[in-house]
Amino acid sequence: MAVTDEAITKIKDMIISGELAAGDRLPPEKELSEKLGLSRSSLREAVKALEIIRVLDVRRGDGTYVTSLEPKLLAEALTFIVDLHQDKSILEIFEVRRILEPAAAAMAAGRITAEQIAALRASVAGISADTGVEALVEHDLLFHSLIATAANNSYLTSVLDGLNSNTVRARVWRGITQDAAVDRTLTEHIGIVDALARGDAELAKALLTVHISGVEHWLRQAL
Amino acid sequence: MAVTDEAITKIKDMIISGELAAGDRLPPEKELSEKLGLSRSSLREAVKALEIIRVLDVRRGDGTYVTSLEPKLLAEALTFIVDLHQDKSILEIFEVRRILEPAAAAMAAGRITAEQIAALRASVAGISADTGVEALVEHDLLFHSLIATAANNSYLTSVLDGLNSNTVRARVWRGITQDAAVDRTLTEHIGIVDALARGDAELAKALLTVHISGVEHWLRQAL
DNA sequence: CAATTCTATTGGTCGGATGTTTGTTTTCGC
DNA sequence: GCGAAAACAAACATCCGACCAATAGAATTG
Repeated sequence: MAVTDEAITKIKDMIISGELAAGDRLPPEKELSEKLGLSRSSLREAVKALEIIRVLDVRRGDGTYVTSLEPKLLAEALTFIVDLHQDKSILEIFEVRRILEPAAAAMAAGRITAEQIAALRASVAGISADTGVEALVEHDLLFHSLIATAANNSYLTSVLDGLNSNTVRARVWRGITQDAAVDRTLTEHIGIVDALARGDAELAKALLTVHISGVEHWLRQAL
Repeated sequence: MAVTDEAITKIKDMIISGELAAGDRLPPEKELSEKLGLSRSSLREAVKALEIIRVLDVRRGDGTYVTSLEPKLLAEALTFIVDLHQDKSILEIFEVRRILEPAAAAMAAGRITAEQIAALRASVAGISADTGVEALVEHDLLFHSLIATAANNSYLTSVLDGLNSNTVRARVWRGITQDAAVDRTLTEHIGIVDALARGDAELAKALLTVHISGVEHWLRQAL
């Protein structure tokens, strides 16, 4: 194994073992490189790798810290990877979403707060058929993310958020706009909020299955 | 943004735009560093970071290549991250698995091949109540991975595989062994295979929900 | 055809110049 | 003397370029 990979493993182990906890500060590069027995340059490669997957947070002029390691950060790492898998297997990603989102909605139905319902309604209210694609995508991401959040499982939220990518979303909504199907999609969103507001888990689940399947179907044709 | 981060973004964009396709070879470090306008050292940090998340494949003495970018590689990246989140929210991870695995089993029921059924049976046959924990964990991972694979959606498989970590699994199976519950767990596994063999999607789904919930319940007590 | 040499490429190290942040000390105004 | 602003110092990450080692693959040679 390369020196750098060893360093990555060692740092990772230090975190798993508890020697380094969330928020802790790592020794300075020079010191840590000596401790792990490699050069600063190589250590920096290791640190950089851990930084992009949001494990370490490097603050220039200050020091390097272990991030909160909240599942939320997993989403960012996931998105980074999923972004690269564009066009490859969008449909497979949708299939996974079709499993997770309805389940998330069902979970959310029993737990969602009045504030969250209000946020969902506000999200839908802000747009209409003549809204730009960019804003539509933003709304869509927010809408689905709010539901995932209401399910109250941060890993579920992370995986779902991570599986979403602006790139694909943008393409889908461009298509929806061209097909003049924005109204129908929004109506579906409103229906979902209503079901959640009534705490009807079964209906919310079914509506989301229908909603995502619809988009999936459209996408299948488009490809 | 730091130069290294810029480099990461640029390389990423080169892949997304299609300028670099899967399997393609990148220019030599020296050349690429000049093209992107940074030193070789800094570029190497960027490359290392992309290597960790399995986007690039660096072959010493040969060159750097874009990986196949198969979803499978996503699992490795995911596992790396999930490993770090140990003890934090194992239960949340289980909740996600309880959603995905039954769905995967239901999908698998209609598609699973005779060979895959045979592999599942072989996997179960190799163990018994007096098998060591290590072998049990290995079997368990294989068993669940086979089902996910049979669902024939590589993203689903990846996410599921990625969500599994040997660390947690080992702890669970140590507990199962102590509780002398190995037999019961294996019986459940056999029941699942039977349902899949008969193509009974509903039953397979239910059995997996029961199976995972059981482990989840045990884990909840143990914590 | 096989062994050897050559060449291109990544792996790894070092040290130095630079920029940033944080906290401390000093200075200044009142 | 007190408080606020400014200058300063220390700690630290950033970035670079040069250097040699290890390796893989191609070209050469026997």
